[in-house]
Amino acid sequence: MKLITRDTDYALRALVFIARSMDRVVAVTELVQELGIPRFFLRKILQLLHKKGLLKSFKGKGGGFILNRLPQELSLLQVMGVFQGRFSLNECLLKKHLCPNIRTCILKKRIKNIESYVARELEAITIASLIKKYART
Amino acid sequence: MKLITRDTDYALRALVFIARSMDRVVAVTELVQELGIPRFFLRKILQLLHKKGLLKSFKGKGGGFILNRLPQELSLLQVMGVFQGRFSLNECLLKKHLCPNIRTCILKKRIKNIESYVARELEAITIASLIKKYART
DNA sequence: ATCTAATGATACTATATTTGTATCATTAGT
DNA sequence: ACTAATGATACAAATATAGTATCATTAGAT
Repeated sequence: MKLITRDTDYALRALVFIARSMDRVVAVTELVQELGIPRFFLRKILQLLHKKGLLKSFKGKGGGFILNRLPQELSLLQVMGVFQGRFSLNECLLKKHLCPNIRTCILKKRIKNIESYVARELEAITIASLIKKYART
Repeated sequence: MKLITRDTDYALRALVFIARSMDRVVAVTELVQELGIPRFFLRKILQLLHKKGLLKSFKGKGGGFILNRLPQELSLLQVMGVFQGRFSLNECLLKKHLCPNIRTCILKKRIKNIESYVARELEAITIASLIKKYART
């Protein structure tokens, strides 16, 4: 099973590319050429990132996208949130059948712990950290 | 997004119930009544658990299932493995486009770290630990 | 003003995965 | 032989993922 869907993946690539083009407006056409992502699909993805406030857009000729967040404040967790919803292991496994009367469900607690660890780690993976590490050739 | 699918969930409940019925053969009919899981679906799940060696089965009248592992050696991770395949965040995000020439991909490394943490935690959630904590009323 | 190249909004389609059903064969106790 | 169980396998429905298409709107360039 995979935890990261394709749209999240594409979005991340696009965001990194846009972040590198600091202060320059980047059009979909350029991204398609650079990243090889299906055009219409990428458009939909970018439009959603715009709607969610991660990108700023400019219409008309010469238009395109720039980041609407500082690269160090844009994390993989946020991107996943846009396309995959809030990350959680499961509502409550075994509800009713295993822990019907127990308020403090230990299993739930353990799962919550795992979740928050993962969330913290995914939050630490920022666009900024990716730009730095993989400088363009 | 959810990390645990319904079949894993059902399987876990069934395994806990079977584990509680120590050394007694448990038939699908009983599990269906106790857990309220769709009969045919549960059968398919149990058959798979049997094929994968987590359950031992007995055919014919009076037949059913018992555990084929010690409860303390049967983990949520194993059950997830049966129904959802190996847990992994993603193959390699950004491959080719971000880290084309770099052997030691830092992003990959960070993701691997998250994965192995989660795997360890899920491994620690054993059937035995669930039986203990939620003693039957 | 008009042309052109961009995004916004929205609807549609295709594919894959998840979830669930159904049937027939086999087995073993009575 | 009858009955009650699993084994194997195929099918179907529902949902999620992935991708496509179209028309409206906007803004720069001429």
